[in-house]
Amino acid sequence: MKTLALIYKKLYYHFGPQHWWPADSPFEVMVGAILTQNTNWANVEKAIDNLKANRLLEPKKLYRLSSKRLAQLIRPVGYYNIKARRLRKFLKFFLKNFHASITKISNQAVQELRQHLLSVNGIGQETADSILLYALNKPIFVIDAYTKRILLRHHLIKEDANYEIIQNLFMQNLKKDVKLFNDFHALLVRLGKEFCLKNKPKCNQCPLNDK
DNA sequence: GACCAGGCACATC
DNA sequence: GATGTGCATGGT
Repeated sequence: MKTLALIYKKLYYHFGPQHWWPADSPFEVMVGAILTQNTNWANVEKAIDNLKANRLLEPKKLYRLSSKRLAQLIRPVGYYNIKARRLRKFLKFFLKNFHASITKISNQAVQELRQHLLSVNGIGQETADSILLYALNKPIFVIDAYTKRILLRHHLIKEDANYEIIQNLFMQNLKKDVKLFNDFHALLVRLGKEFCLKNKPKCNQCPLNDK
């Protein structure tokens, strides 16, 4: 039986460390986590570059923008109107509750903070967990569409497995280690992008195959 | 031109 | 509760 630890090992030896999340600051990770919802990362980079070029990648400055102006700046990500609203909801949450302090938000107990994040409209489980793991270094495993597809193809879950079930599979069978969770999820995304494609999977070349 | 991308909320049954 | 739909750009 293929264990998760073995899968990680194979992926690590094939691809090497992934150095996620690609961002200059925890705040940039948070913004990216919302912008990347159902969107190609290359488009997110364009939007983040727009914000940086205008020196707007700061909580207060971003929050001061109108939804309309913000939407224009993040246009390349797609769903820009709804994401502008979601980003503003999150900024309000971050400013009001934590004064936009990474230290303060990090100090809240993890499960409590997770629930707190999920209460923000526009932040679902994957976005909340991405923020917890990649911005705040909390040992929470992130589940995304690639992860589910890969586990399905390798018969490690059933089609109807929900987010919680898949997340528990990782968290109950691996050491709760931030570095491990970080790199493992990034490796799964890498595998998904290159081999475990939706309609044209390259299963014959998949690094998880034996030999 | 169709399909896909590091989801989420909401309507409707 | 589960199933369907809108949101939208940019690359392959």
